[in-house]
Amino acid sequence: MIDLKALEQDPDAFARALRRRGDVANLDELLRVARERKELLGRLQAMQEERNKLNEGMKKATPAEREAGRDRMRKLGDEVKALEAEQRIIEERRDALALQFPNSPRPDVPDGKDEHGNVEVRRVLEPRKLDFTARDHVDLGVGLDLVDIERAAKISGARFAFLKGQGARLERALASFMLDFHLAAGDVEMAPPLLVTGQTLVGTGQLPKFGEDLFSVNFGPPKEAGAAPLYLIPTSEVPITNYYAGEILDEERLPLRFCAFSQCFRAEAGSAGRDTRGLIRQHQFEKVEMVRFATPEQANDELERMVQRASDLLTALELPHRVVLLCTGDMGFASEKTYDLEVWLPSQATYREISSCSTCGSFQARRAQIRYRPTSADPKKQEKPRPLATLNGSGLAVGRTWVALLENHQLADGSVRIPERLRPYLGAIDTLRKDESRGAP
RNA sequence: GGAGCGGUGGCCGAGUGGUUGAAGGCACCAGACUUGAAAUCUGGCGUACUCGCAAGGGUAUCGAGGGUUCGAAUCCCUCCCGCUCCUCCA
Repeated sequence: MIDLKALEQDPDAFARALRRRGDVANLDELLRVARERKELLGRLQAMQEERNKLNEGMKKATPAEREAGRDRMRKLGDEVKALEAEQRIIEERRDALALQFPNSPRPDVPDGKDEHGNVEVRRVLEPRKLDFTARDHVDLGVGLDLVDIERAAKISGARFAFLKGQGARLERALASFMLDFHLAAGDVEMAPPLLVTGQTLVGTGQLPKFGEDLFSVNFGPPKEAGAAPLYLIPTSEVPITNYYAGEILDEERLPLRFCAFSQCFRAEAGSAGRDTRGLIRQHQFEKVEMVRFATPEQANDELERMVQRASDLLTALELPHRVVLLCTGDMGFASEKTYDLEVWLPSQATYREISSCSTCGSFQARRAQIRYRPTSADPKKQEKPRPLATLNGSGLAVGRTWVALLENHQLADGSVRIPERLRPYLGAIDTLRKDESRGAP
């Protein structure tokens, strides 16, 4: 949620910042509604005050006086009730409008309308020069009997996959490796719920605007009315960030650093036809996520550290990658600054996103009402709560890491070398080879 | 699915329709006492909105919404959530 107070104080600055991301259509209307509400609230509160004062007198009034005051009170009560109804309506309208606006980009985010405006920050590790033609992960995976996409389509439709044998184990190994990496750095591991309420998704910004990207789930068979559906999480950022929804944390506790492994579910409504081959874009995938709660002053440092963490993971897996600073047009709705990490894919001879690390500033914190109480300089006075900063970053997308590992470490004969650091998680094998002892898939 | 109970401030917990933003306790903060600490005593201590340069004032808030009433934490209705027992289940 955008900061309504800041908007009212300096609407022009707000419009300028938002215009960098494109549309600012309803900003004026939001401002108008906000001011209308204030005016209404003034009248309402004056009326409530009068009512309360009159009522005070009723307590010790004689029966005759009470009888006399009754009419007046009844009328005043009705008027108050009417204004309260107006207030509810106008606040609903204000909130509905306010929830539509994306976060404002920070000044150090480059302008641009799509991914072409992104700025490469650095490259890490040189892609290997192959003396043979690179196979893609589907050819490699099918060749080694690690994956079966056709049969998954039979079971669940497009954009699903079975991982098989060492392929399944590799996925598990990667996730485990990543989590241990984060734990060694001091993160707290979480295993979150995968189904969440609509309110939770409003907190992180997926709703109300982006419901079509989500899967929703009913209690029991589909029905027309009844209990509100739950949603499958598109990332564990959603449940973890909302973990402290509605709470006030003491400043001394910040920053808080969590990591979480989870399945992620995305409807991919807007991406029909994109990345249809292979495991790059699935309805269901695994991801290890980093989530941070920080003071606004700590946020920038935390962001850089997450990027470094993700990069270190890729380096540990010997995967060439680059860090990219996203431009205003390519950032997510809730983000005010985002770095993507892109891993080298030999089959496509290009870098593809494998992690996205963002600071959302106080945008999500205002939606989910997560605040912190600054440590007071004067021990006699306590500071007022402020929204804290939330950050999240992939560390890493496990499915895409699986893809990148196969492709980058493939050998001429179609087998795949396992990087040193991962071997303890795979029974100490150094290579994925075709298992000739088993029959055809 | 069947039966019952309950949702009050950071926590515990009282609350007869009006004097309750809400007793009391714990926790926390400041001060006093003490060489220091503990104990004790005194005071402070929710959140949001709103008016005001400020000091300070006002309004709302006892799970949510609606109703009865001049007046609701207290009475009525609906919903949500939690707990216990039985049933079922990984």
